[in-house]
Amino acid sequence: MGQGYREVADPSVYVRFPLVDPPKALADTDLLVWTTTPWTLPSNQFAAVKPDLEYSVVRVEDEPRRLIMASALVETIAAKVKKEFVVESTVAGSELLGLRYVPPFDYYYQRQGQTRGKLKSGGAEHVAWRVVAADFVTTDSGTGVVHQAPAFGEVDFDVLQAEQARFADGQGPPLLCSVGPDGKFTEETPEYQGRWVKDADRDICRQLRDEGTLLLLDQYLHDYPFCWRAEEDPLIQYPRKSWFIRTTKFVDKLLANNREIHWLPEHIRDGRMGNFLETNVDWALSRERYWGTPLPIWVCEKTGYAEAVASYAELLAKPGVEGTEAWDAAKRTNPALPDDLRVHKPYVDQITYDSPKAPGARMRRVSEVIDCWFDSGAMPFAQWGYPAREGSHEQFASQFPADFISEALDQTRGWFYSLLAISTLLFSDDGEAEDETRPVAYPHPFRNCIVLGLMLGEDGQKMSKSKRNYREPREIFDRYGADALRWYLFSNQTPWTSIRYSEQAIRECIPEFLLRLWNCYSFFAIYANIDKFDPAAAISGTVDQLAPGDLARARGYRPIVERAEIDRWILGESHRAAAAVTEAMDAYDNYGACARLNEFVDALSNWYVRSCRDRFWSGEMTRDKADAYWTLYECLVTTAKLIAPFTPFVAEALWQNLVAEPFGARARESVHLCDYPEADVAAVDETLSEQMALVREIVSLGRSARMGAKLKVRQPLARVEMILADRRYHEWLERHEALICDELNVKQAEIAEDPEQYITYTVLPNLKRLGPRLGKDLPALRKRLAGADGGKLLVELEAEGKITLALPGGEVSLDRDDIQIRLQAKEGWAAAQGRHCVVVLATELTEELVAEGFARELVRAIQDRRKEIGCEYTDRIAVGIVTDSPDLRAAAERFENYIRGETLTSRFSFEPLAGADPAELDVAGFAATLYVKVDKDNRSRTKER
RNA sequence: GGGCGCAUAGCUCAGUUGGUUUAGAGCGCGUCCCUGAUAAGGACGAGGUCCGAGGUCCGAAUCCUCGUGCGCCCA
Repeated sequence: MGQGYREVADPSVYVRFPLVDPPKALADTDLLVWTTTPWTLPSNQFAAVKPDLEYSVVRVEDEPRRLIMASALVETIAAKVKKEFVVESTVAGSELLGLRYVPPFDYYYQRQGQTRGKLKSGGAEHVAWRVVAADFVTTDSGTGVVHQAPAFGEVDFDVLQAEQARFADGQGPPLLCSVGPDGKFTEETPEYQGRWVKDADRDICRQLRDEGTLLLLDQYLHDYPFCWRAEEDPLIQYPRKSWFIRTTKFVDKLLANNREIHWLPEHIRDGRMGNFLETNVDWALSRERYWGTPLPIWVCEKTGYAEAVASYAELLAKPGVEGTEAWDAAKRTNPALPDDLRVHKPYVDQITYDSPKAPGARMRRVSEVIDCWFDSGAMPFAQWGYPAREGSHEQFASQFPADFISEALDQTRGWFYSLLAISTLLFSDDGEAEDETRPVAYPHPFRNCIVLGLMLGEDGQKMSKSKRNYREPREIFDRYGADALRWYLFSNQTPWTSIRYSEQAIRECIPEFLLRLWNCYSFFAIYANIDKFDPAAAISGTVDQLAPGDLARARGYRPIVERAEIDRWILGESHRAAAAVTEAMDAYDNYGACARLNEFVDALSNWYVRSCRDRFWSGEMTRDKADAYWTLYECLVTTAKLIAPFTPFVAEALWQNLVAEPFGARARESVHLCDYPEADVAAVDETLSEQMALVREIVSLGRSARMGAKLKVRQPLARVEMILADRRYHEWLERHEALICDELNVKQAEIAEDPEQYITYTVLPNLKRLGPRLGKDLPALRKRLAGADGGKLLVELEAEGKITLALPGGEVSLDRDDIQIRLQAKEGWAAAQGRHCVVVLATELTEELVAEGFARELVRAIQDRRKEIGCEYTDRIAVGIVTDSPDLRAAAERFENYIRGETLTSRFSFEPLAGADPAELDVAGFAATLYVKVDKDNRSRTKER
């Protein structure tokens, strides 16, 4: 039936069912019955009440006959009818059971109203139009007396079946149904024959009113199902004969299998899926449609004996087969018809054979086809023709069970279930299985299942073709690239989160990852071109996937251990990333994998390339410069492989540019033909990784401190001091001053000799460790540590190896791992504090530092002009600076060589330059005029510094 | 009506199975920096009653109960 529920207004009718031969207390009394489907009233068979509910006998003003309804609803109904209701007596629902009534229409009643049947328990009873008991009766709406038309409702049908079970075989109530399969009234209801049921509601109500059984006609708003395809067509429930698979018999096995499946997110297992399995009902297998797999059951036209036919060959081998000529004729008419169609409608329906049970009778196929969800669930078997096709056992065994499948949440009852159900039924040892099958270890037919969230449109609503609340994928591809969409889907949320398909969000995810990575590549490409760095020329022979071993053969390629620390670091990071991404993907965690890839590209871009730029700028192809090239090249090639499954086009573009084009046939033609990088744990120096992370934090804090003190990075400073909570890396840091100095533009970086000048120490408990140990004493310890002098405690720890504290609950001894040291910067310094370290800037400026600051301002201004006048990276320029400021001029003279080197200036003067446009400058408050032009005499020379 | 889930910064989302300290990221916004990756890059900041109310616990965004709102599935 699907999802086509809509709110509509239907008639709401309150109808009198006059009691027949009631006890005296209920003389001249009618059951009051409510329904929103008047068209079902002609097929009424019972009225249901709840035995433990209290009912009232009500006198209505000006009415000769009394009404029975649930006491709880008397007021509500009186208000609707707008008449005064007087309760004359009350009666338990159980006392109404068995009472007979006259139904509103006598189409069936006139013939069967007096029919009685033999009960299994002895005695006899009227087969219909009696009050019966039902638990589903409520007082939420209606009257507490529920009209039962078993032909048009599942619970009503259950009531009929329960009644039938009470009677001896063939003696019970038949199913009354005055509606045909076309939804129109049949000849059983002559006045309405041929009319679509919903269209007859109006006239049915009119007839009820004319006959005096209608108490009230009203309107009722409720959700009603409509055809999901022809949206204007209301649906009705209708009894049809169907074929079922008795899945209920396998519930335990379904549950046991389900429990072994790794569901992502986990709650699906016991939640949505587990709950669905626990309340499993038999699988309604057959469909009354044309398209679909024909149900392969042939039935004897005389005896009803049925056979399931396993194959076309088996069918043809049946005795007395006829009807195959239908297919032959069709094939002659249209030779292009695929042979697969011969087992489909209409051809297969022509095939009949001799019944083994009745001489002369024929076996004919039933008319139904199979629910297409069965086909979907049969995929793991049917794709190989298992078990019938030759060789299928081997193919099947090699692919079963599947490692993982993925679909959206709505497939819980769809594909996920059909796969699970068929496989479980097929491979469960229930004593009835065919020889072919035997129990298979759970889980099957899939081990892992990623249940995706639903895709939502731009507005957060369900994507809708009619609402057009989304951008066409093709437009997204054209504008931002398919990889932008892929990366957005992979990296922005866990897969089970419903995804908003938003153009803006897709656009915004590009710079952080894809563009940043591409910038790294651009940087490499620009300078590799300038320097003629050519890996393909440096390596001979086949390079295949360009694995580390292939690179190692390159001329100029030095062993990694011999390279600069930062080279070892970034290559180590690439291996750490490969390991982490692989681990995440093995756990089906694409979100975590993307986060890790992003982290690596960030490290490559914002630390490696950034801090190695001047290595690429140096004039000669030194050993160090070559190392930098090989390192960056290897990182980019590895990255291309790492991102290949995530952003295949960008990955391929990298591979083509970096490998496929330069190496030609010596390398694999596509990154997608390469193996996924395997992390080389030996290449990872975890300590170095931590140390570098620390440097990055220090630099970040240094910049923060500069910001706070309003000291721009252009202004060199004399010194930066660092205070660390953890002394382990002190020595290492001292050796890496240069890196920090360079990034922060300071002359000296050192570990503070007198840290307590700048900071105070706080000792905090490591709660995760101490919580279980101390329990209720923990608050006391926290208070004690907060009140203590952190510096003293640390001295004690240094001297004794532990800190001993007296607490109300006894003495506590804390070692280094039991505590965390927090640093707090004191006021009055240009400082910034992080979790584990504090960075303090020396803010006093000497004349020389100020002058150097000026020089850097001038460099920046000249670089700006270079860009404005469209210089190539390698262009030499002529520069003229005219200024009235002696300080500025002095600084420029003093740092002339520095300025020339930074800006590729070949001619430098303090005069206006002919042929150059003047540009006005403001350098820290001093005015100057700058002239820049390309120095043509030096234009074609290669870069040197 | 039943089941399952979700609710964290303006927006979109993470939050490692309970560890308090400064609850994170991207985008957006603001301020600024850097600039030989340059129609890029970076830093800093503002912005949070972790939906509400109880409970368990030394300790809750996290576990339990109830409520509210939303979504999906089923009736």
